[in-house]
Amino acid sequence: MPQITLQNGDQKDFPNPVTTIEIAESIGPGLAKATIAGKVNNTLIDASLPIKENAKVTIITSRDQEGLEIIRHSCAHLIGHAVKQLFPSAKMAIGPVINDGFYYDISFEKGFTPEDLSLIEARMKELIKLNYDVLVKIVTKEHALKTFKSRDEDYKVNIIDDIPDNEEIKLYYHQEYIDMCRGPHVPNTKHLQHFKLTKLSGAYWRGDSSNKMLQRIYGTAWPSSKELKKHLHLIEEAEKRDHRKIAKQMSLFHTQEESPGMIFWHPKGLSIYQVLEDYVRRKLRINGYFEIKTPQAVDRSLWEKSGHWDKFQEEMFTTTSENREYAIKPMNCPCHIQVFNKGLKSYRDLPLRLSEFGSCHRNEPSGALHGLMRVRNFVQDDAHIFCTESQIQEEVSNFIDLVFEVYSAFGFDSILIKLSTRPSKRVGSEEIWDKSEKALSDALEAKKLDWELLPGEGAFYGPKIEFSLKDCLGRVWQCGTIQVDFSMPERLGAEYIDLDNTKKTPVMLHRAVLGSFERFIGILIEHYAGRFPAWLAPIQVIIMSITDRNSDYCTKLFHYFQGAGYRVDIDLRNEKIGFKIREHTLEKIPFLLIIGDEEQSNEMVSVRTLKGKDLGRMSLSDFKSELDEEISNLGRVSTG
RNA sequence: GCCCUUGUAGCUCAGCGGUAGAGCACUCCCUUGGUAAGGGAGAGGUCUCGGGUUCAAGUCCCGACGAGGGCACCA
Repeated sequence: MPQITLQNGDQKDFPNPVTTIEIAESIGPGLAKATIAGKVNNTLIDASLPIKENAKVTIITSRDQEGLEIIRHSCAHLIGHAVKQLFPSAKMAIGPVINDGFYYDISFEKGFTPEDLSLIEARMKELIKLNYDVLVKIVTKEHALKTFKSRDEDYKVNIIDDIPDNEEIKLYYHQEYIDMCRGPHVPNTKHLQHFKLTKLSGAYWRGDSSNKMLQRIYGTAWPSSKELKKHLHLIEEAEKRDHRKIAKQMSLFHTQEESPGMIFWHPKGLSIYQVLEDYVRRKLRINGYFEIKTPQAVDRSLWEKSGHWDKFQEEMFTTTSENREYAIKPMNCPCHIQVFNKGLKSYRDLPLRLSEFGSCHRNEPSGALHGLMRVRNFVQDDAHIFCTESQIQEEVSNFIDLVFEVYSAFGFDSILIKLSTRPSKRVGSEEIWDKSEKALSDALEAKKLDWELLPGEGAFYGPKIEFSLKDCLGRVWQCGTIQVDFSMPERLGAEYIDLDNTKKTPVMLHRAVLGSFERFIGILIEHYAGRFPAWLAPIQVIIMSITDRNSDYCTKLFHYFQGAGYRVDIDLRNEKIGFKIREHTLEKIPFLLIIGDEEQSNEMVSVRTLKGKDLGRMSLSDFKSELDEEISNLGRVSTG
């Protein structure tokens, strides 16, 4: 005789065990129809399972995040139902929920084609139309084993083998198809209408590259067709912003076969690069860093000493000369320690901050390469801070300020912070780990920042903080990092003389704000969709003539702006002004100057912004102030 | 690295066994036009590379390389 307390506090008594669906029916038929599952004392259960005891029950519909996840999970099962009908010999592995959707990993002797994907999707839609009830049955391990063995579902059997003997297992009956799952699942396929299969890919069984590769079918599902459309639209928008596509349109850079994963920067792309570099360089100088430059190719022995040879030999490019083997540097830190090691250091020299815009090469696996986001040659805005343990917190604190300041220059205001602590395999004493983890968390706490703790995710040599930013589409990119390192300074013999006249090993903080210029520029291209704010734009101003009569005045203006240090271009072609405006708008130039007889005779310019706003006719000096103000705003305000 | 897809003019793409196509861009000519495409003509390709099948191969098959989507990896 359960007494059910609803979310709004109402209590209802039922004579017998009652299901979530029945509870919903007692409230109203509309709710019953919408019911996807129940949440009983904070545990999700299938809507058709009986609740025997007094409980707090929340009715889950597609409007709840949990409900949506159940829909997605059930959509994965539906892939199974459809696939087994179409390809009976396919073996189903796992079908979980992911961000925005779901997938199912399947083993099948033949590769699925995109046509198969449409076929499967069509079959899923037919099955949904049947509005069949999904039945759940709680069984023993033996029963489940027997079920899946008789169906030749090797992967399911494999999964069951890992489940403890006494644990109950839920089987979900989708008509003739049976799947196994913790659940809950939708009570009826009518809830699954708004989905789409999106892509096909390979995926290793149990995520282990030494295992067999399965075929993965991805899909997305939503509570309504409106939301599905919105999601698909967002993906389209993201595709339009693809930095590789925009870079081609704007001629920012290219890559080619002869140098996979490495960038040929064009003038306009390099311009962005240089603005960034100059900006960061200035910030670092203000913050007490000394910039250095270290070699590209360094003898193998140094990498052996640093430990990198052992671990990353395969990923390093090497070259030989006169019987010596060199590695093209994959990182800067060992070289920075060499600079630190020159000359005897005193505790008075600490903290010593050495920065380098260091070009690094890593032979990333070919399948990992992706535009500017994952490359084999990149430049980090790298620096290493040599300091004492007691200086860690302040250095970290200052670094956090720097990260926030730099990110805000690009309009990134939403920054996610993660603190990763000691992993099981590590170097350094517990005491040192205690201290440095505390230094990092204290620095975060002192700034009253929200951060996420990732226990055990730190590097073997020390804990780290990672900074991720959210772009205008809400996508998260990890960029900045600061890592404490107790290991490498010692390995490479870094020392300083302490107050008590003894030699000590400094702590080293590895840190980067942007991460790599390549990746950061890739993020910026997508964030701005190529419409860079004036301070970053490869061309800030385009001067366009109305007729040939205005050529000389335009050229005069061009030299004026160029001489004043602006990035300016000129278009004197025999074309109509509308044509020129269109072209340079597509080039995403922030300021377009229209120069005709009127402007020429009054020594003025007519200004149109990238967004199509006509600022009208103004004097040269007025426009220059306008431009200067826009540039000094950096990326904090978008171009008018 | 692994699975699937893919590689045709500067760009976007069509052609899918029978002597290589379109639009845009480019060059030249006409047009000198005030806020997102004026008109005409012309030039432009060992169809990624290497093998094979065929009387005949961008077109079918195999391999290499690159690219795209994932997986795995990411000091």
